[in-house]
Amino acid sequence: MLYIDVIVPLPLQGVFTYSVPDSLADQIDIGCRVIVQFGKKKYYTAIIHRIHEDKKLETEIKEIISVLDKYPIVLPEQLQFWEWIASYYMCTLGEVSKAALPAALKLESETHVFLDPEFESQVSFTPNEEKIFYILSDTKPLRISEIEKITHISNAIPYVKSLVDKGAAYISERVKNKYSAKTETAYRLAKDFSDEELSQILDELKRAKKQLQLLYIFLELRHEAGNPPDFYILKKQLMDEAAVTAAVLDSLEEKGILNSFRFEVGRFNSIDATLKPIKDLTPDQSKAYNETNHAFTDKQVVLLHGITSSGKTEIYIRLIQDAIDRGEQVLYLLPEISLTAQMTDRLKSVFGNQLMVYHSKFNDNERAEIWQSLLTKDDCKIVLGARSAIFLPFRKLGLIIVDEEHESSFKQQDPAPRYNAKNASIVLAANFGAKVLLGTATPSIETYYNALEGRFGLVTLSKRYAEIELPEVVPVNTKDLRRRKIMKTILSPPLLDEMKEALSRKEQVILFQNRRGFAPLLECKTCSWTPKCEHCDVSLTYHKGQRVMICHYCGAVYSVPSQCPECQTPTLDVQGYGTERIEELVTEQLPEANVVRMDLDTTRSKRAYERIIADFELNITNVLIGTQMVSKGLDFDNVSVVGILNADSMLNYPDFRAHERAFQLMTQVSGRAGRKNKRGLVLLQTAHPGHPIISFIRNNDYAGFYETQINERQLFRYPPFYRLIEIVLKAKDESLVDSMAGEFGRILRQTFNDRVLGPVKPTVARIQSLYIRKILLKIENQASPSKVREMIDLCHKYVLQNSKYKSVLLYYDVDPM
DNA sequence: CCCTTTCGGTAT
DNA sequence: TACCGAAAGGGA
Repeated sequence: MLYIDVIVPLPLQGVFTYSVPDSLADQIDIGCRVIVQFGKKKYYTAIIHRIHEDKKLETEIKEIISVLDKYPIVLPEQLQFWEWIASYYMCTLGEVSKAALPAALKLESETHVFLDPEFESQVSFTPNEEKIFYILSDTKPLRISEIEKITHISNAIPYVKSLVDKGAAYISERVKNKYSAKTETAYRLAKDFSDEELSQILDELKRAKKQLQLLYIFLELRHEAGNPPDFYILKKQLMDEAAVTAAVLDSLEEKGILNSFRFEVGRFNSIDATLKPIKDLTPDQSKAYNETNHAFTDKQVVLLHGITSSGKTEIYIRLIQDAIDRGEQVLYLLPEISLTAQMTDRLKSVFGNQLMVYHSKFNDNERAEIWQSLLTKDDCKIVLGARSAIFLPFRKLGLIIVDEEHESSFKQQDPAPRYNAKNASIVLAANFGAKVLLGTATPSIETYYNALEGRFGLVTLSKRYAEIELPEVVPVNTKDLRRRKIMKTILSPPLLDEMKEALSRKEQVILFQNRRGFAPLLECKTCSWTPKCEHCDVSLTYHKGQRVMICHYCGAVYSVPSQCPECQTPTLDVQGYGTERIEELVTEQLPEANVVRMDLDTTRSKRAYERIIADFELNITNVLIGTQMVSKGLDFDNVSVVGILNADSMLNYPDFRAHERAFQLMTQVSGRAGRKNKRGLVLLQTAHPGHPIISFIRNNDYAGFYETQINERQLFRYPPFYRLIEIVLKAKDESLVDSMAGEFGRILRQTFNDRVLGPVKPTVARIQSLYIRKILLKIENQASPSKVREMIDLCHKYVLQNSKYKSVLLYYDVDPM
């Protein structure tokens, strides 16, 4: 008997063994999907992980239901990569599988409920059972969720179950295929008419003008195409050309003149644009390109440290072309979906259809199609994508480019696997013997350290493209201005003046404020009461446009009270500034400005973001207000003034990376300023103009910044000298998390001594009604990760001996950001 | 008795 | 994660 171990896409430890019936034995292969029943009724698709013949389990083993794939859809290199992710990031293979596979490839069964036609009423029903019984049909299946919707019963499962027990209904599980190929309708002649036949048909249509016209156009198009015998034309196109309704087409089809048929089309059959030749490199770029290639001869990873607007992309394009010429595939990773649009245009113009784009905003079918075409076709050479693209089934990966490598969004926060796509891509590349290029203007401390230590190659580009000067960064002392009562809002007079000037010169302005919404706080002027989220320990952000208060942690929406619920006085007032309020303020103060806001709230849809960028590029809008979104890799050539509205909020953040983030963010935002022959101006509003980080930014002094940071990291035992593992515990019962965290901390300390920090109550101590505690482990770099994990696991098991802790949610965040 | 909610265990 | 069974509490 043949057995297989499969990975079920659920957050469960380990693999599960199924038996393979003889009839399916020749179809199975590692990496293929199989349908299995898992649990009492549900069916899932699982991935075959191992094939063997030894049944060593005592428990009953189920048979697999069917094999979905002729060929593996997950390749050996990937399975190896999945295992690394699961073990390094301390999660299960199921969780990795869930994150890796596009949803359309993960099929699940659904429960369908039918009325049993044989049923004869003898037993009595409870009211809820009766309600459900009456809406059931013996032919049309109903899903549980539909039943709940129709009957307004919040949980229908128990009643459906008791109906089944009483013989009134039966259920069946159906696996639904989520992937459907896209089809289009086209028309062709119903048969191969002779010329005489055709003229006779045209004659008969004399009284049906529209139909006649349509047929003429069809024949004309056929003629233009050289009268091929199997000529057809898309319905869309035909209707466009002839300007007729579908009814006209229908009647022609009814008369047996035209024939419609459907055929499958790819979703990405884009028309071949004329490709632009690869640009010549400037001498500096050329030098950097050569250095990169040289560094790759003995280093797997190279850091390309190029200041903003130095033209890193041109170097990437060269390296991509080289890889393609060698017959290899390239993965180009970007930190955020929003950035892919601009980069897609850029790369498409050079590489055309050799490029594919992949990220989570694509719909399921599109993602599945990209997956399949990577498996079966050879025409896709470059994948541009966000972090999840590292899971695609590459076969001949030769180069991974991680652009804006310093970005923390390469790290997935929730749910598991909490992987860092930057670090993981180095491991992935190693599996393929491929190279990794990390590019950024502001390298992360860890990466730069690795480069200085010689583990990574280092290439520096310190000249801006086309001689554009770096902007002048001028701090605005808000403390002083406020004391002298010159500054009343968040927009300081100097900033307003510069904005006015810029607008009068028809130049553009970017304002940066890292807070969305209207105001981060509402407060009662009488009693200082502040609205809080019911489920989280945070105050609510006021969104004026929607007239609501929103919890930015759980997304709960609250209406705004007209008076203070504590003291009943109508003295609620706003405190602080979000992007929405700044937008209002600028519109008030500078009526000539054409303001646009870019934050999470205005870029919900895939299109919205692109429209905002396009309008700004075309000078339709001239003041762009945004959160950190505006800092990322956007290139505009008419921005002369950048305003950083509150530098202090970034510097005061209680995190060992706060200064690093502040430096990166502000340097990146500043990089948006500057035009061809004019130096840009950055006004940096702060109460501490003498802060060292601010002078590093002003002087564009990366080295100095790095020096202070690396010393602090060493002194306080942080990465890159130590590896961090954060243990997060969550529970509804605060005293329970508290005692478990305390216990776990104690046990860990017995093994890890002073490498254990905490447990601590995080700044936001409760999210979505769950109380949170965190324990931090600082492990020496030299320590073996697998040994450490083993030891943590032992401690975990020990603590779990106390069964009251079973309801506490626990997860690990390895290399947290 | 009926309904609803919660909790803990388990899946090959 | 999804499901199940048990338990417990509210309402009539």
